[in-house]
Amino acid sequence: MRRPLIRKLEKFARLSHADKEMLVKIAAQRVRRFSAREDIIHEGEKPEFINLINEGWACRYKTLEDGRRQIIAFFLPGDLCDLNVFILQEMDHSIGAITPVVISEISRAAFDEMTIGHSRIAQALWWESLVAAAIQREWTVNLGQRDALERMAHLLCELFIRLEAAGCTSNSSCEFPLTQTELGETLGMSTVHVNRTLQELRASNLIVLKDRTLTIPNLQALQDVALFNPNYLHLDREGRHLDANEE
Amino acid sequence: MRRPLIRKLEKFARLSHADKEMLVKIAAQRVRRFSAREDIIHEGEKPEFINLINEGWACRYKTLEDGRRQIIAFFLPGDLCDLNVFILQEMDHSIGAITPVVISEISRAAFDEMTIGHSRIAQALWWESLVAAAIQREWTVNLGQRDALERMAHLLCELFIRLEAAGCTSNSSCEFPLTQTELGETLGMSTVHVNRTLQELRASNLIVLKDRTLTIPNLQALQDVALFNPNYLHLDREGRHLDANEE
DNA sequence: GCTCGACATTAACATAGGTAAGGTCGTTGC
DNA sequence: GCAACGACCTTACCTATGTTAATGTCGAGC
Repeated sequence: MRRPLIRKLEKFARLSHADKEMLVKIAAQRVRRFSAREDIIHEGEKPEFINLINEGWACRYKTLEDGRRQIIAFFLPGDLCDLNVFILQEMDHSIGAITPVVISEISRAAFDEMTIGHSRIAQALWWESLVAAAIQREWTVNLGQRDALERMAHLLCELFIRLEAAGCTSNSSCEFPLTQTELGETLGMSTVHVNRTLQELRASNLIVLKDRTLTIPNLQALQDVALFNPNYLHLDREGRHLDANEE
Repeated sequence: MRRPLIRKLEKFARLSHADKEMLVKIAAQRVRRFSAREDIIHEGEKPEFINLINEGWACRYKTLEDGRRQIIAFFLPGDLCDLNVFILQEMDHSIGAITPVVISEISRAAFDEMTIGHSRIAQALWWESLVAAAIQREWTVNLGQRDALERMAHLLCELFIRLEAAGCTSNSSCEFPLTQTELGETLGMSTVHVNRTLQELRASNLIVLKDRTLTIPNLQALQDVALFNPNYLHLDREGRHLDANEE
């Protein structure tokens, strides 16, 4: 088993054996499967659970009255949807599967059980939700300031680094299930321009993207094109520099 | 005194007298003043406090290496910066004053004092932070899908409704301190185009904007232009429809 | 092996919005 | 009283990106 959540949280907090057992237990409860392109929860419904993505890619999206669709966030293995969502009366957006997806639903009670008496987990979960907020902010910068090429490069850098943190990459490659239409809905550009932009990145040898597999031969080079600064992902563990026994 | 925080939180939760006293007390502690355009906290610094805006407008922003600046969020009276920020090692963005600003710094200890034993306050604060996240998501939609006119109209609707919730409007008018440059940095467009867009809204009698005062004669009409759906602001109090004694 | 649908690609043309440059006006400082 | 400045406004021109539509590729099912 891969346990991407544990893998990711350990980037931030040192988890005890008991902490990890608790996380394994939570991930094994209330498991649900969705097929590709199926909605996990839809705008207007009342959220009853925090969703934990165990396998597959999902996304948050919103649709305007006239049909335009914007993808607002991607959920990768190990990602949690929204701590505390229970508080809200209804969803103001939808969450849909990109690939076939396996999730665990976490109830309010399960969340309390998981955090009370496990302060490291609680801290790590708040960290993860602060990072999610930081990612959303960076997307605002991306859409507001970067041009198409920079925007695409930035998204690819971010996804690759997040997948790496969840243990879903090998060397410089990862699975990449997004269609060009979905990339367009994410980056606020037409599919035609998505295509042009990908061609340009390929022509500069910055990416290889074929058969749903993305390879980034030189991540630093791609980051340079994107004006990508990884600080917003906060992947520096608290006190990391103080500890000699790092993996 | 205006107490915009209490005013806003009451849109969501029914606060007891003791709850309100606690909020008044918190807002009176560690008060700091900043002049217009001064930074409140800068990218790279370690966040030690949650900032509560008592008076004035502030913004979150990020600057790219080459100088492009994106405003990521506005903080209006009654807004809180980020619950739980203490967890992060360093700020990945800056917060700056737009107008002269009065804030209260809330330490971790003060935050605990304010929430433990005041579950209504705790709930209301989580609600406020979920709304802030929803606003950030809506900005993503705004930048990704709406054109310049819709985008501007949407921002104006949002700001007006948020100011209303904080008690900072009178009839259909509010103070509006943003320059056209700042609007451009918010909406990802040039000042020239901001100007064109404002002219267009004025010509359609959708707004009056003069001498730092914004008037929206027909909010519904502006919302229609913007494809504005207020659901993301979650201004519907839990159980509101069950209670006869609403103000 | 054929057909179909999903996705990718390409070209020709159209336009929203950017850039550069300059002008007006009101406020502040001296 | 006037220089300096910042906000706002305007015009002319240019380009990044959108639109439309035709064509190509490939895997799934029959």
